[in-house]
Amino acid sequence: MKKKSYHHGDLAAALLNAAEAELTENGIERFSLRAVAKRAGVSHGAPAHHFSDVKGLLTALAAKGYERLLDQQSKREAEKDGDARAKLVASGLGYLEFAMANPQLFHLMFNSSIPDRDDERFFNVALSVFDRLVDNTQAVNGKSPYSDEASMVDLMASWSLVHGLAELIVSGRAERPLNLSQLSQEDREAVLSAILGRVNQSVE
Amino acid sequence: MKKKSYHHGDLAAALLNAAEAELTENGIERFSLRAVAKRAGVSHGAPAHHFSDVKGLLTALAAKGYERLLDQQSKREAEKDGDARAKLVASGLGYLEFAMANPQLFHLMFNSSIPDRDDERFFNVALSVFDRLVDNTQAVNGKSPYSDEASMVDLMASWSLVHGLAELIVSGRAERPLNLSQLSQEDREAVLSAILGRVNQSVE
DNA sequence: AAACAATCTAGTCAGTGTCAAGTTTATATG
DNA sequence: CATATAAACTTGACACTGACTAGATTGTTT
Repeated sequence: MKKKSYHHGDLAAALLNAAEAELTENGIERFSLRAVAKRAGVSHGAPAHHFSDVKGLLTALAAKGYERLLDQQSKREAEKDGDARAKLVASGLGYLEFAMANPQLFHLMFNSSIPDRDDERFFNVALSVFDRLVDNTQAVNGKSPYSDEASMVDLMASWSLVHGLAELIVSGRAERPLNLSQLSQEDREAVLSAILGRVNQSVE
Repeated sequence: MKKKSYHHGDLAAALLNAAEAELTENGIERFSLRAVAKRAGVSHGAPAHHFSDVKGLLTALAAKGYERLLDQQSKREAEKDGDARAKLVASGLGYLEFAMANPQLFHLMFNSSIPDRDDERFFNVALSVFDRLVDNTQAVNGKSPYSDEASMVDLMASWSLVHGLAELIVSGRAERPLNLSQLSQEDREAVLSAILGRVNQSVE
């Protein structure tokens, strides 16, 4: 890390860190590129040399978020390898865990029309999250969602439920019905797993 | 409707209409209070006399959106009275229908932290949507979500699935897997109903 | 050592929401 | 009916925003 030279050394990364800090502190609504530059100790025009505009910066940040989301899901899945359905639920728990730990980032990634979906890196990493769901769905019901319509319906139901629940939690709307903030982590996970388990139940 | 007097007559309503038009045309990201005032044919300072600030205006608009959402759901439910579960699915279809018909408004209502949730009118009308779900859930499984934990789990699963699916559709992420835009309305509703039906299935 | 490209600063511009002061109109009061 | 008061609206100012430009500084290549 350089001391105080004219050139920063790794300003792009520093800006991303500053951007995430600003995002978590102020939320997307009051996000300011100039504040990010100031936090990184650099003039307000500097970011333009690393990110085309504020949309570019936030797209890169969102892509980083997707990577961490993937990690979180992988970690959860790894604990439960064996039963395919348990793995699917674990993957969903990882999704929820990420959302609860990074509400503002989650909001940026999904709830805003800010990130540029055509950005290559963003597109690919978002696709990876989807592919993981494709694999897990196929492992559960034995048919590829791409070739089997009913399997795709299952996939969309899983996806919708997990994502919707994350939205309701992050936005605070799930708090009154579920009281999540007052539960122990164990109880909280039990409740969330129960909800996730209500979709695509196998009828035996 | 007055012609061109200094006083507008019903500027509050005119501003809400202008705001919705601006919202649908430009999206929440490029929403501008001054543009709304200009569209309503009034100076940029005028809105302050009817809405405390831009947040106040958008909160009122979001509340109006909730009312229309309720209407849409009522209409759908009315077609299927009888079977409780069919009614629940119909209610969900109304939810999706509203989202698809008013994507930007839907986004304002749910995906932004703009509306003031403590605003009385907003709070009440949002509660009405929730209460409807409470009633429908109770009708399906016979137990009140407020007193029965498993019933609340069912409710949250229904809510999450419907809302999540709406999010995925509105944001465009459901398009690639489902091809909704290329289907006839009949086929589209069949697919959506199938997905909605994958939650809280009765195991007989 | 010199040329060149990349990086960063500093100034400017149009646009934003909000506030304060002043103007016009409607309404209530005598 | 006249007049005081309140409400509705305009106008101008302010601090802030993101983007653009020109110029200063530094790293790299030849």
